[in-house]
Amino acid sequence: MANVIDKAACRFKLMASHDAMEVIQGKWRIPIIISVSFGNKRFGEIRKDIADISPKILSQELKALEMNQIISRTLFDSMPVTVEYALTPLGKSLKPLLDEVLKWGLHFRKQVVK
Amino acid sequence: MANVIDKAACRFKLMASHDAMEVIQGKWRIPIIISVSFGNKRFGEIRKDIADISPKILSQELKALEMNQIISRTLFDSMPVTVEYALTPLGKSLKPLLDEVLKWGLHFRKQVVK
DNA sequence: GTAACTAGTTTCCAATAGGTAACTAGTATA
DNA sequence: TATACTAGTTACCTATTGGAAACTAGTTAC
Repeated sequence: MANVIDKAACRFKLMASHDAMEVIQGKWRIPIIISVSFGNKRFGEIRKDIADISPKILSQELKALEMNQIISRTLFDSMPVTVEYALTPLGKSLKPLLDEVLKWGLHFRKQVVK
Repeated sequence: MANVIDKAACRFKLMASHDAMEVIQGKWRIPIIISVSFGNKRFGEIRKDIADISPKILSQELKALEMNQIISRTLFDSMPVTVEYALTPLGKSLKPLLDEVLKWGLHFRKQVVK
């Protein structure tokens, strides 16, 4: 590292990227956000979108995303009870990031071949 | 999910984002990439940048990044032997993604207050 | 009464990630 | 001979993540 300015810039970037990754990291967070971004979603609909996710994990990850204010949970007193998950404004603000993740994922696949 | 087109688009996004996250996920990948992005780096220099990383983990993560063609490893026959890690073109292509991660991390910190 | 639909929860287990401490190997210096 | 520098490795342990299977609760239709 060349100098003190670089050192400070480096630590600053380390901190900001850590904050972001804490929210989107894990096997299921991004898949859930993508699924919900296609419109308001019910629990069972998200399960169908993301094959292989168990109800326990889905429930747990939805709670985490709700705590981080990425998605909202709305309960409807219909019969039977239904619940709708939707992106909050903060959740919607993830779009540019997710677009880059997507774009780079395709680039990587082209380059490294799988 | 409204229709067949959405379903296909959703699955496509799920796949691409999964590929990208496989590469950058984990506690240390992004910190290492950021550190190396500040110029070619020796093993000990990266250790100093990222306080708390153990040599075992750094070695292991550098290997993984090298396998994914994100960084290159160059050995110099100096005395004592030195090694330089640098971003490959594929590694450098991560810049827009990392910039968005950073940007969103700052936005999140402002919104959610920590 | 029984099955089915909604949205989960509970228990118990396996796999992966991460971490600590000590050690290795080659060379140079005091 | 002892110490230090380079760049790691090794063994062992803990913590977090992820997962399968069964179960819960409220309501409706057959």
